[in-house]
Amino acid sequence: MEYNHKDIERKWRSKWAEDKTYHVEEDKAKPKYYVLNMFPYPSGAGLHVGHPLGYIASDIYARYKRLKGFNVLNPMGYDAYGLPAEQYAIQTGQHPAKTTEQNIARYREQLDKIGFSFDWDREVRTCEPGYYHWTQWAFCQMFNSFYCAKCGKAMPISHLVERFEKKGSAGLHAACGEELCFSAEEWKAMSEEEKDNVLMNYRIAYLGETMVNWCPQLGTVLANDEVVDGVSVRGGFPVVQKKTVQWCLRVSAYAQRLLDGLETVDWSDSIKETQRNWIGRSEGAEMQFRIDGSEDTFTIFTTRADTIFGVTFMVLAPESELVSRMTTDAQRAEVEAYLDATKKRTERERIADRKVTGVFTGSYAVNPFTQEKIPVWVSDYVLAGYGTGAIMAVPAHDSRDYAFARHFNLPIIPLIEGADVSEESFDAKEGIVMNSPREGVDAGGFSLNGLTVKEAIATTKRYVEEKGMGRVKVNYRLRDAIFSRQRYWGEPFPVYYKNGRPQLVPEHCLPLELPEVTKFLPTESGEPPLGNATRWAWDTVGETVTENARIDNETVFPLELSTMPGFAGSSAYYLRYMDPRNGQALVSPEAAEYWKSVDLYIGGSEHATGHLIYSRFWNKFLFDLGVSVSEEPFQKLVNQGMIQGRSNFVYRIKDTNTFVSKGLAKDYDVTPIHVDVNIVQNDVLDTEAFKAWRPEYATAEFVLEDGKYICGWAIEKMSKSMYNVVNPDMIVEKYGADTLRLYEMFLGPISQSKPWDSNGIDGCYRFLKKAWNLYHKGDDFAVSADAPSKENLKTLHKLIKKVTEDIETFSYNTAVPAFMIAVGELAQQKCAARSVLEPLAVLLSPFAPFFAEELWHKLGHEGTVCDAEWPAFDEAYLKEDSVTLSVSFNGKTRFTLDFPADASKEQIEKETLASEAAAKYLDGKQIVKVIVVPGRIVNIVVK
RNA sequence: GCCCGGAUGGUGGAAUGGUAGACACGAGGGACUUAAAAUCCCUUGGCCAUUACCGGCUGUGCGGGUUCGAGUCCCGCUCCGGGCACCA
Repeated sequence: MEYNHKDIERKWRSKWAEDKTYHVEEDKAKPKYYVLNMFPYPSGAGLHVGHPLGYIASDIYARYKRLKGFNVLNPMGYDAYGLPAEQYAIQTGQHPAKTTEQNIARYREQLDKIGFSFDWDREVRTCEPGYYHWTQWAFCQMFNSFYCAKCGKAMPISHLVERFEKKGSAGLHAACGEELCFSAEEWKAMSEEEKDNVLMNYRIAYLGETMVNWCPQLGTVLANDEVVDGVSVRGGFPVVQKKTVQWCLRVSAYAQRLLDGLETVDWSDSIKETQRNWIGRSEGAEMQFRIDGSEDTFTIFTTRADTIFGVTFMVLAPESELVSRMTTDAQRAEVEAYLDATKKRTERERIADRKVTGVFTGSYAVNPFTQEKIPVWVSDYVLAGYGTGAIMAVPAHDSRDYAFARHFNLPIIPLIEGADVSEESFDAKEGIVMNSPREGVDAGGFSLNGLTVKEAIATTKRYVEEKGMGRVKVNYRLRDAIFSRQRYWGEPFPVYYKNGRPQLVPEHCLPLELPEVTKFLPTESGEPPLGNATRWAWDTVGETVTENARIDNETVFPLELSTMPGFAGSSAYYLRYMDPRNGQALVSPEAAEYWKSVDLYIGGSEHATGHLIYSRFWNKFLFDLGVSVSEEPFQKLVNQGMIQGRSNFVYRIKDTNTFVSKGLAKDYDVTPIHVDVNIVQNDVLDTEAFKAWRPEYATAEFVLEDGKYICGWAIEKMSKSMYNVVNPDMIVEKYGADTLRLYEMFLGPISQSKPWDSNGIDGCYRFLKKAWNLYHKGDDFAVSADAPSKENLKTLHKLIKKVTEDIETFSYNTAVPAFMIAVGELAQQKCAARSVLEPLAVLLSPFAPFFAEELWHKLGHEGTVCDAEWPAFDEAYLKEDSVTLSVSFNGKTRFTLDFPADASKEQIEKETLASEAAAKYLDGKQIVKVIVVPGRIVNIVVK
């Protein structure tokens, strides 16, 4: 009986669906294991062969863990909100809800064909009210919380109010926008509005006026990770800086915990490093400088406090409030002209063109160590958003300060012995300090001369703190996340405005549903599309709903019209999978306690600074609330590489309709043209299909080589325009899902990017056929009850060992060849023993589930192959009977000796030295040492 | 500029410091066949030798080093990929 993948897969697909084979419930009797894939954006193009790569890898692990006795949660859902879905809807002129629905249906159909063991009863969609209820709920919790730096966690905002009533802001350590200082009396005297403004400064979800990345074409603000090189990641549109009021999440409060948490998770070094860079911790000091001729001071941040004696000027960011305070009347016109010019430059221009620009404010600062006067400048190379927006410039030891000093002819004082600063600055943190202070300069007895840079930094910091000149400070590059988008297709904020002040929609009114609108297109001016809503579905409290607003006691309270960004819905979905239909809570304490956190998370590394940061932040916040039971959401992370497309070309002779095969193309003047890879097999063009592909090729003629038309090829991004998109459906149709699964894993290491190359797929298909034939004799299923031979057992146990190890280490690309070898060996051994073939089917089941299921059924089992047990291997079958020692020197094998397999190194050495062979062949030489590697060749050193 | 990875046949890729190139593809040759498909067998890093059997040399980006032994470890480069970047 032939291996017929179509019948087998159809049969088991419907059986699994009917029986809900992969449905999972909490089961305290079994250990849990949580496998998760990054859920897909259901885009309009459907799945290509790159998408299932991670799903297959995780499915193999899920099935393996199930066979190992674990209760495995392996859910799937859709990240349906956000820019991509909306852009697609706009492009196709349809409502996003409709296109999303269609795309999901298509994804589901494709996913089902591949034989994943997802529990579809737990499916979530971020755009459904039952789901985004909890996205909105989490936002409300963040609004009602502040970050207490003393206890290192989020606390209810009501604690803060109580505290202000008792002590004011004195002694408060909390994450905030700006340090505020007020007494209990002052607090009590504040109006409601003033109090709201103060609290907003501390809330974890807050309304803040910030510089944002504004993208006019997309009609929305974007988070930092959504902008690269001054253009939007999605669409590549220009992004400008704009100061607006936006909802923000105080992610920066969690910077240190986000950094520390990386030590506890099993992620790749590269992705941890990426996150560390993104968080950008830098340890330094904040120092106060007095303004000359005034008692006024300002603060700078530096990581090189040791270079205080080399400060020859100060620089303020153009956006800094200090600028107007420091500008003298004489310099005012010049400074204002500079600020205007700077404002006009976009982020992109600033990156593209790094000209040294700046202007003197007219003021001088006083060096707190030497009392020297230092000119204060303004320049756009200092950023307002980092540190204090002001720096002390040390041109000798900072390349940017150096360029500035050279351009404006400011003094450069070297502080490190042997450093040559005539051509460039010496930025390295090494060497021996000098000129600190220089001769003749009085620093009140303080000196760093002779110390190493490292010692000098520490010494200066200590001194600065002792003398009250400043304090040790840690800065982070990580900024708060901007959380509003002026778009339609996203979660509505559960917020309305009362007298212009934001209020949360009462919890019992959640979810606040996304209303229908007549126009959902974004606007360049930034008016949110939700402004078009004629009706908000907010009848739950029985209150009247009118245009854009809610009437309460006959007052109109407008609702927040922005929506949440794409990352909102994807930040806690792994928690929702634990308890997806719960209407009372995001997740029940019981479910959260059982499933805890994701044990294995698989997805692309492109989410390193987006989703994977936000999600960790969101989880830490929920952990502080006691909702999530684990500080880190994803224990082990595997990043699958991208699958690139392998494009094929035909070569058309110029100005003709004749196409010449690759090998002959060099003899003609040809134009390479992309050809659909689906009509090319092993680089051989199906010429008839080519004629039918496009009307203009109907009359095409070919110059063949060896009767074939050979196409050229190149590795490119998989995209429609290059005709190199390979759809998994076609592979499943032709070879079956099992072959697709095996082949995708065989292609190469999971984390590596690699081109899709359908050339090798036949090999995997052949392997399945060979494996099938092991179980059949002619048309009959033929598995015998005979005892297996020793050889059979050795093959089996070698395989069990290899496959188990490979699955545990995600080396699926080497597990597949192990199967091929084992099946080849068993075929040669003519093995038909059930006690070998049955475990073989189980071992195969994670990789080729349909195939294994069919065999399992034929072997007479009632349940599914998932109920089987992962076979254990026995080292005893793998042992060699003996070790062969072969001694070679001068390029010749001189003699061999056999030893029992369990012989010790010492024993082998001793017996070798004493052997007759040694005496004979090593005539006149003396054996110095015998090197023994268990089960391996041995080396003998002679003298 | 700083921080991570990586480099092995025609191709994808294997190799706890121990016979480099497993396995697969492709290619070449052969068997079966009227023919094709399918299937099976042999060869396949390079160079040399060859009358057959047996061989020889060389070889994991480049240059050094450690070691009885290095694709693997150490030092110095080259090239490629990724992250961060006027972050003080």
